[in-house]
Amino acid sequence: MAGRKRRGAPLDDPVSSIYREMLAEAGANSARDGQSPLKRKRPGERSTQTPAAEGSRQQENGPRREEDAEEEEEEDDDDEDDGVEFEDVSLPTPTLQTITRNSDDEEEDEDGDDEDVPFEDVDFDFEALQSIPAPLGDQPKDLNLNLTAQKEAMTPRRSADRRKPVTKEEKSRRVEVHKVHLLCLLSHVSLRNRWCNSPEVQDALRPLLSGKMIKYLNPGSQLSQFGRTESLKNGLQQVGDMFRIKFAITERGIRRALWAEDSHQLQDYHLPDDIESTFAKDDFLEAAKSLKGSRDVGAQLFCALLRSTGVQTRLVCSLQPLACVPGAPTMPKLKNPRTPSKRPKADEYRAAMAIYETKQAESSNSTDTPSPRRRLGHPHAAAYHVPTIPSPSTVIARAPANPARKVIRGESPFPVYWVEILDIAHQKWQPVDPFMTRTQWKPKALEPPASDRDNCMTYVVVFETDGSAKDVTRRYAKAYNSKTRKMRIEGVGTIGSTAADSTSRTSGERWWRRAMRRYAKPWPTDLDQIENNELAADEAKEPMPRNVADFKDHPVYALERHFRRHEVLVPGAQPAGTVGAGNKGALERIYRRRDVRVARSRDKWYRLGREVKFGEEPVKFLPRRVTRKSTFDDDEDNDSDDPDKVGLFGDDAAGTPIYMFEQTDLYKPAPVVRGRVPKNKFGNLDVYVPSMVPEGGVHVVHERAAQAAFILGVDYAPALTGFQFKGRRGTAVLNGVVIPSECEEAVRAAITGLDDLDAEIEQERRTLKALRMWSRFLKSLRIRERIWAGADPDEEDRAEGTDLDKGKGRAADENMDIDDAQSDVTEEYFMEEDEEGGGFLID
DNA sequence: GGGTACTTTG
DNA sequence: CGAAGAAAGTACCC
Repeated sequence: MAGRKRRGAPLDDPVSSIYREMLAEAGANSARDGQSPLKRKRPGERSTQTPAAEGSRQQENGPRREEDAEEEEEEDDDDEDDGVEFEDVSLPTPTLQTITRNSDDEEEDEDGDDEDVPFEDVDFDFEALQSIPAPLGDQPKDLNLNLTAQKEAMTPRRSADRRKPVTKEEKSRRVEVHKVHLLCLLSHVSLRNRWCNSPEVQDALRPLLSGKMIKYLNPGSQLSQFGRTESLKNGLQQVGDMFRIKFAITERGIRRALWAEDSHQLQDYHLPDDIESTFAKDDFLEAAKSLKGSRDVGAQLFCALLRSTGVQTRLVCSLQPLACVPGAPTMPKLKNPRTPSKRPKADEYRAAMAIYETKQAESSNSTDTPSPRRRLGHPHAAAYHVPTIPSPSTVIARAPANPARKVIRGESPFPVYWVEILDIAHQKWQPVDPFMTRTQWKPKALEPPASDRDNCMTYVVVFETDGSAKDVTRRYAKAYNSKTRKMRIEGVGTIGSTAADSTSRTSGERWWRRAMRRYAKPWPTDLDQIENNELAADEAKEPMPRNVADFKDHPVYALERHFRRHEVLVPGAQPAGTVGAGNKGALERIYRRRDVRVARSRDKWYRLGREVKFGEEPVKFLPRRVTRKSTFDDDEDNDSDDPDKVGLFGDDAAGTPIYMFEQTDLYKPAPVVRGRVPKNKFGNLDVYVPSMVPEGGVHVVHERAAQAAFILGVDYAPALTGFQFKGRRGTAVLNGVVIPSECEEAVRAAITGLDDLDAEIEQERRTLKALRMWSRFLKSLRIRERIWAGADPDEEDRAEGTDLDKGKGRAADENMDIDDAQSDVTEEYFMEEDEEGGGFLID
């Protein structure tokens, strides 16, 4: 994008501009709405991956890369430079860690070659995308600063306004940053995943493997199904143990990003000195040779190692973005940054670590590893969790298996990166975490407890050898629907009041789908199908929450206490169970969300083109909105509760009656009879939805429709299609007219006639203009000929420009729009005019 | 101490 | 026209 110039709207907002860039890179054009994989790529278009290419491991980047080099010149030497990373971060946070932009190959196939709709959830100037100046990689420092600044700006102003910590704008900006961060992280992991395919890296690692290991990892087909899996597990165990000992964790890996609560936390903020130093592919290769680095790099190298043996291996990352919802933990407050009060904590930590290590040892010895119940409000929820010491950057040595190994203080005991291995015999992907939990085949053992500030499992994404990625969070999260979902982008951005409609997707859900679609394979393989079914089954198997809070916004279940104002239970709904609030509280009935419906007032239904049936009883009465109690004294007002007051009145006074969909019929407007279109008291006709066009009438949406109908003497009614609210006044929006259907043809003809007339007038105007130009031109030619008659031709040439300037000046006098930088060549002069309205010099 | 539920407050 | 909570503090339980 070096050649691209910055133009268009000023991109003053750092996040939005970064966002745009990320979108440009990571998804704007993947917004193809066809679900069918067939539609996703047109023939001839580069595809991310074809199923056939799956077998070929390391070649798949080759040809495409060259193609890219042609298209995106500045990105040709990508592997080193494109992966510019921003190791901003980490401790105390706003830990925006390790942001990478990988601007190479498959991520970059867009740039205006398709006419897709932009991301529907973001309203940004799509054209501005084309003018985005530089890739993020150009100025990593700036990006870093921008994001930091943005984060700072987004911190809740706590001290200033205690009671409104998060405004609506701030909330939505948080969501936006969350999205940006997700895209950055995806990009980062995608790059790391690609590095795992590097032949150099794999060659550097391969010597670590013994022949026995390789044999175990690739069991012969003569073994039984069970035997093959056992052999694979055995091999993985050996390789994992070996690699854990060989690889020294000397640096800090990715940590959960946290919001700062006030700007001071960011002012004194500095990166830990042991932050991961793997920035480019060279560093990665170096790490492979020296076997040193962060635990993340360790897991990545483990992935590369396994891939080098031919085992199908996915790189798995639990993305750690800045939270999009309030209530997430924030940066720890440092009371006195100067006082070294952290020293005593070291022993504490050591002790905790010792306990943790013992437990780990125990659990890895026994076949049954850590209980997966930690997360679900289990009494001993945090049993394994090492108390986090909110303090930066000191590395404490511990008796290490590997002499070079250090313990990174404050790192979560649960991994951020791990791998998934394909158990070919069972056609199943299985997780292997050699470093932290040291488990394999135990997806539920990898989720950190909710109290872990450093590691939060919200998005688990797997990257395959072919570069495709997939969201497999549901495999790992123990309470996806009740807990994890709420922290994800899907949990926010419910569309208005349709929450009761379980089939509708939230806007966040759509956004995430689109973001991930970019990394999807064009065709799901059979294996993917199997996996998808399993993930869906995992979700369905999720047990019902046992506490009240988890039922809030639950996609499957609902509690009456969490109903929205206009939500109502379908008659005859059977409770699916009961919960007690706490351990002693009245039992509440649990309903299924699909039994919850939205109810609307008569007027609302009318707006949707429906009419409440005769004799239907309202299913509920909406309490009237409490009028603004202005400056009454608090005591008086608050003591007498408003809901009570309302309840005392009769039903009619209680509020507006609302009805369910089933209580309504399609609204049938009065028909058009004898060419008379019915109208409301404003002379319009309500056409909120197409079905509200009366029988015998037709809705013609055109600006001139009314004019045409008027000219023809046809009875018509302007169509009222909605209201536009600005401030507190709603103004009617009229869109086209409704006319008797027998007149449609005539009216449409009249409309085209009017349009033609206009075009004709315009044409005439241009013709006139052109003729005037011609006459002026000829006149000036004549004058020139007379003046220069018999003069030296060279001199004539030199003076030509002057003469024409004269003519141009005259033209300008008559409002002829002529460019200042006019060429002195006659033809060009007129060519320019032609564009503006001459129209006489074509061909 | 951590998790949960409820209340208060703008 | 039309809508909606969320942060703290407190009490309670394992």
